[in-house]
Amino acid sequence: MINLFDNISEKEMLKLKKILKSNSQIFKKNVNVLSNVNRDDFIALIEYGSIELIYTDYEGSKTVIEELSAGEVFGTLTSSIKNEEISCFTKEDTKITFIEYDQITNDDIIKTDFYIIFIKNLIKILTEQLNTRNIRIELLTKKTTRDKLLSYFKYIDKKTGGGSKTIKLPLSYTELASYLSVDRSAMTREITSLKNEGFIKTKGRKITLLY
Amino acid sequence: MINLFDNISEKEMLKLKKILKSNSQIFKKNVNVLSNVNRDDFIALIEYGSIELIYTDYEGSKTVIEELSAGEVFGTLTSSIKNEEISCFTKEDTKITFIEYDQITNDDIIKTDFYIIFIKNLIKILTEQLNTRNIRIELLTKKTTRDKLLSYFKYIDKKTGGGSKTIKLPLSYTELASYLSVDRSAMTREITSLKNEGFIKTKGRKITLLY
DNA sequence: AAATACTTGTTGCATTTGCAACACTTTACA
DNA sequence: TGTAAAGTGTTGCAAATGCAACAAGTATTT
Repeated sequence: MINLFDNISEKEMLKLKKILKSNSQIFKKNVNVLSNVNRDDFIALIEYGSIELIYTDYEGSKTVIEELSAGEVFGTLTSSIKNEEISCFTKEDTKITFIEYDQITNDDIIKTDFYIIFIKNLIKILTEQLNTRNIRIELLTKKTTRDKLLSYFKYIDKKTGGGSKTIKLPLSYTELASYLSVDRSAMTREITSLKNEGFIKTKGRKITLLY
Repeated sequence: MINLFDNISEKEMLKLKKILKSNSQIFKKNVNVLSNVNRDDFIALIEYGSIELIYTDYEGSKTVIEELSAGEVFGTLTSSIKNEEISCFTKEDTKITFIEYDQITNDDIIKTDFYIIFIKNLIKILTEQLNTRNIRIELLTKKTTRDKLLSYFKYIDKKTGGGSKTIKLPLSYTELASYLSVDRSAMTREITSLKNEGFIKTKGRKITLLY
């Protein structure tokens, strides 16, 4: 996973943050980060901690769009935060650096050596997020829970190198059900069937793929 | 919807394309655009015509990820095209301009006046695509076909200005079923129920929202 | 260390959904 | 223009899924 300041030294990074007129804030656990934030276009970088982006629809029902942790980025570029349909809650004590989007092309920064690196990092981050979304869409369009699970396991396997055939789930089963948008109990039922039919073996969150 | 060359004059655009060493190709209908394309990082701009991005999973089953038309952009930045799981077919005669990603930071272009405009356009495009994906994820995570439909209609209403209460579907019902990942006949059944229960009225692809 | 909050597995039952098959209409194109 | 292809509406039936409720296990917090 790429970081906004990859290939930029610590020293340059501090300089860059200053030129960008960035502003850092520390939030306690379970706090709505965007409640008093100016919703002009901005980029938010998680320095430490983690957050959840939550979408609330016209009926008031909520969906977790994404969970992000240290080093990751969110903001008006990656979610339609402006429309106030998206809220952002800390999952633990979290420090966030805010950068106004317009600043990324201010006169001072354009003159720096590392401007192009910074921009390329930003583009790369957006690209990675797009791929993340594409994969989730691909999983969500599967017709059955079984297909969702088998495809998800393959995806994790591939992402973590592939070949080993034993994967470790990066989420709890409860979170996985939510990610795949299936009822948790129905999902557990399906996992039990997959075990009985010899597709997988499980031990806690470790899953051995036999297909 | 933003275009890669928005706020850049025709003349500058031609200059820019030259500096970027871009390469244009015309494809007939129903052709696999990426079959002989170098899959290094690239940006593809649809000059005219339209295409479909199709994902093929490990089992060989296919999902349409996106349909794109004139002015829109795809490429390794917006989909994991490199892994060859994604193919791209023309839906009609289509002209595409390819730009190698590394060229967007070549020495000549950085010196031009419109470089920052170009980069901002590119970032904006990626951002819009992310929002498009977020919305689809939001719809796909709805538990019932009814919720998917009602939310989708609201979304189209909002996207096209809102308020009028009569929307025109931008896709066929068959395509909509695929987009929402539900069985077409089951979806039609649900639409019929929605009509009977007074949530909507329909006339072809025109739908009046009464909720 | 106890209390409280989350996670996981299980099951019966009602509901929703997908599937298959068909008729009819509309659109594309040779 | 006539034929093929694609889109739409409908229905019965089987299968998959969501829901509710509960028990037991793990983590967290104070």
